[in-house]
Amino acid sequence: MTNQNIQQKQLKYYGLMEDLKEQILKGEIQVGDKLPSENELSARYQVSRQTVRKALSILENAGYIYAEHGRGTFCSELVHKSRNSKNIAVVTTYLSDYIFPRVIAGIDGALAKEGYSIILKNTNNSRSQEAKYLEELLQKDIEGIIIEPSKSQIYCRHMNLYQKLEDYKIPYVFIQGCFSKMSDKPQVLMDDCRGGYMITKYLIDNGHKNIAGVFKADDIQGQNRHKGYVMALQEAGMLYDPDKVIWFHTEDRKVHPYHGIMRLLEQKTQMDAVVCYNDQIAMQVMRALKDAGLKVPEDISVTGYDNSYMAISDEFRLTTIVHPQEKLGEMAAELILDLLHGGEDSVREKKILIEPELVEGNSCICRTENK
Amino acid sequence: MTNQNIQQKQLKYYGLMEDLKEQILKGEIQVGDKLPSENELSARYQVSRQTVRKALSILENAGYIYAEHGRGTFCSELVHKSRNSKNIAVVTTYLSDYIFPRVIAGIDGALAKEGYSIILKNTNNSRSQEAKYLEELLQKDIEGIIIEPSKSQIYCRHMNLYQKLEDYKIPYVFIQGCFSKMSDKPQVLMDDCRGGYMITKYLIDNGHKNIAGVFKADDIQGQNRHKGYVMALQEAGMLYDPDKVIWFHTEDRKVHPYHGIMRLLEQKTQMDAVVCYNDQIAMQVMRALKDAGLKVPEDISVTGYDNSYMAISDEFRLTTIVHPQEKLGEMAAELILDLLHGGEDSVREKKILIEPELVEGNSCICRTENK
DNA sequence: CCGTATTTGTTCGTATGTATT
DNA sequence: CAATACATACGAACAAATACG
Repeated sequence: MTNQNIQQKQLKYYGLMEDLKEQILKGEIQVGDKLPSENELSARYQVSRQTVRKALSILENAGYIYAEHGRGTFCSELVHKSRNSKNIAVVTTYLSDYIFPRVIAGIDGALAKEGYSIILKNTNNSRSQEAKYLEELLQKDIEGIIIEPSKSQIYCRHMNLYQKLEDYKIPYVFIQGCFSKMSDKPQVLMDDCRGGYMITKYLIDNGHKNIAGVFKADDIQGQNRHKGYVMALQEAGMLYDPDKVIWFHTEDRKVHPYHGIMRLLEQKTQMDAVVCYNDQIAMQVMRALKDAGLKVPEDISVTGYDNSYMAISDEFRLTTIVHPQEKLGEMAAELILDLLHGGEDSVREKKILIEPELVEGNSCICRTENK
Repeated sequence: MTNQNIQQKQLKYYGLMEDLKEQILKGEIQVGDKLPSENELSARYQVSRQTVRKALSILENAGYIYAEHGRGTFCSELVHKSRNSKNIAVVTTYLSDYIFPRVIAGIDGALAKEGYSIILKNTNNSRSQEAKYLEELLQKDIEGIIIEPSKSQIYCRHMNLYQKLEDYKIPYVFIQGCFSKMSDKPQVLMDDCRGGYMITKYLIDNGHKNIAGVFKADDIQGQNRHKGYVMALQEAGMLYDPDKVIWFHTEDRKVHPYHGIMRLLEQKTQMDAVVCYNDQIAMQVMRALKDAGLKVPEDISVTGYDNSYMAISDEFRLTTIVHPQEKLGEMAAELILDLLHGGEDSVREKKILIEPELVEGNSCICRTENK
């Protein structure tokens, strides 16, 4: 089977068929257009007329074209209608139990109503995997893609694949983050900059003077939350101290934040609060603080982000930002359905920013004028 | 057009095609039979081999026959779908963040290695949804199904759909549970009976005398865990008291266990331990006990099941049974791949029972001879 | 309306490659 | 290894429908 697939691409009729299909999908051959005659194709591609006919017959069976005796072969109008797989691909970075399930649940809820199914792909936050899966999906029968970009901070080296999606008229929607060069594309995400601003301002308003930060370096969300953190500090006239910020990468996410905090403590850095990238990181930071003999929130305040299950336990509640997970998934699904049904121009809001909301727990304390 | 139809019957390839089709429909060529070779047909009907191939290709496209390289052309069993979609459907009951994500992650990990994709379907534990999705999936391009049955305890009314899957030679694997009449089908599940037995025996061994139980009524897992609970009691020579068992249904899962415990307490039922269907229920039970002024584990011991994130928090750790979520998904994926590649008979173990493992927390106390 | 060129539809012949038995 | 059977490819011829001057 695999042999066949590899060889098929070398076959003359198969190559010709693919070539013609691409021209049709790219719109170089428009609906209703007359294709070159069999003899002309045979001359142009240097193959026999039989081979041309073989290629055309595949496309005819697939519904791309139809032949009229004595007139010619034409591009079928049914090209768009033949896309009724009712499948939407969802490409995520992690299948962890952190926030992903509810986003998927939201997407599934909205899609199931319209009879659509989810094809799930998980990149493990690897860019090469993302590229591989996009190529794979281009071969599959899908109507649209909802994608959470992998390492969204790094420049996208496979822009050509997204271009191909547009050529093939397959709509796509970014969730959670977006590559910097594609900020005009359809997307649904939190206003992370504002979220970072809000939670930092909350700490400032509660009298904190030395606010450290722990941010993820390799996605756009980390960048934006950090941006908000800086904005809040500057607005309050506080100095932004890069030494108080710990940047970690996904690959060593289990090691870095813990050791980062430890290092700050060893250096006797002044700290009365730590703004964390998310709840997961906040838990790691708190473990480090605890191991160092510090109490939260008495000695130091800690904030999270996402309002995950980690933020809520019996006694302890993390001050965090609500991540409207299901809602986000639902909105992304509805956006892609709009793009599918109405076409690109019919959609008013192609970029949806969700306003963050702060949830006050007991992981922070109010330091009014003392310390 | 009408002219064409009349003339088509005079065409050699069309006549041959009709002739062969009639033989298949009349049963002169049985399912699975080998057709005469192209050369033989070409000789018998006095037409060129090209003409034979044209006739055969029509029948092949229509699904009546299929050709195998080097072997011959055969009469198709049923509408033979293109078997290279590389899609496996995964039908789950809930997309909750409880244990589902890790199972999916396990499935995805194993499938992605072989280049397969997941098509996700979520029944919300509704049998009618399950039936609807199975019909939908029969229309889709899938190679196999991994299914967590909805309300596995209730008799399955859409057995015909599973029969259809077998007719179409689409393999399926049950996970988590299985309908009672289909216990010989491929499946991967925990030995829930043994799990229920182990955790109950643990309580007995630690001196508990009055062990209540909370079980889910509408899935086979609840039945099995309850069976193990009863086995452990009987083995220890303890009376099984149905009044100490609370059965709840999925629909009112948020209400029942809490109120059930409250009712038992109001009736002043003697209780020194509660065996719970899973961690989620254990948390609800513990909330009820707490609201009633009882302390865990000092006044009463509580056990869970699944070893979910709920079982582990800073101070409190639930005594529970490990649910090897990723491993289960991985095994299910590998089983379906085996069924796909090797055929049904090649697989040794079609039924995989995972041995449970007990994790001791601090939600139980040892009552040696007092009380 | 006719004739011619173009284009697809059908059929035959031939050759080589590749998988299976 | 040889025989068998399907897969691909090329060349040629004629038929039938259509377009156009």
